[in-house]
Amino acid sequence: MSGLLERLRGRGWRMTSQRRVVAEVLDGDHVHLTADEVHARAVRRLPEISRATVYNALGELVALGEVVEVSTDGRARRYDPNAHRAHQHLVCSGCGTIRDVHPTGDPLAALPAEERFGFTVDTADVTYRGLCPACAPR
Amino acid sequence: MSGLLERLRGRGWRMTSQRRVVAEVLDGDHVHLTADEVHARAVRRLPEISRATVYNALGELVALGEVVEVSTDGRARRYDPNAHRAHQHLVCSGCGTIRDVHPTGDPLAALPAEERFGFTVDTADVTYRGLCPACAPR
DNA sequence: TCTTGACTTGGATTCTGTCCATTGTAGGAT
DNA sequence: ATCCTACAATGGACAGAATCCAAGTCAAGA
Repeated sequence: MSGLLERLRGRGWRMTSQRRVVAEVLDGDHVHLTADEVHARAVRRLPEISRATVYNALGELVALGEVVEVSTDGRARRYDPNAHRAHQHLVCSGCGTIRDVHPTGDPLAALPAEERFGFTVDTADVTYRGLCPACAPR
Repeated sequence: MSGLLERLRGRGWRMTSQRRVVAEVLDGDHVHLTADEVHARAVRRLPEISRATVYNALGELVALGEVVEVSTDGRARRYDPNAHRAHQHLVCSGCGTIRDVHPTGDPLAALPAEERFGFTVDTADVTYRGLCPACAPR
């Protein structure tokens, strides 16, 4: 339990039943749901919640820095609530499963100044791809 | 000139005027076009070419490994023909400009065995993000 | 030249995400 | 406890990206 709701309350995020449900659905480790998946789960608890509200809430959580957007496949964006601990993602090319992983070292350090072209680089998102044990060929 | 067309011919890719135009549009360095941009440029040379054909051709080029899909922003996928030379991408958070960059070392090496969870990991895609000189604050 | 399997077409469809005017409500003020 | 009001939720319309499909066309080998 990572206390997402408590943090949000502490930051003065106006709480509504809809927002609470979205935050509850997202809370946890190795969670990488699409907006539609979040909506589907939220509907179980609050049948009338609309898709627009879910999109709004997710957008704000991202703006607050409590959730990060992940786009590993060019399809639907996924939402990762584990924003307070730096990590990268390992994706199975077969089934699409996503795992949080922790590489050694700082990926930013691998980009030398002469490869920065005057940019002020501040993040490096790494997606490792391969086959999970279940999808590996015999 | 990277010889994309020659390679495709050599691999027995059935050539049509549509496929030739798509390959010609994509060929080059620092090319990161969306499917719609490819279509727009293809139309200049071959006015009747359809969107579906462009999508088909791009999908096959990706399957052949001659082009890689890049999804840096959760919006439209982009197509990068520079697949034969390992590189990563530096994206401006302001204007969306993309540059090919070459980090030092092998990003795969940073993921220790105990962080692979039995996956057979074969690629690491790195997206560096920051602001380009034109978008940097005063 | 003929034949055939592969390719192209464009319109329909699905999926993802945004917008907006209206209605509802959380939470501070009284 | 009640009232206010700024902020939030709603849902239907809309837009963008990508896929699907049945019918027509064509590249390339025989």
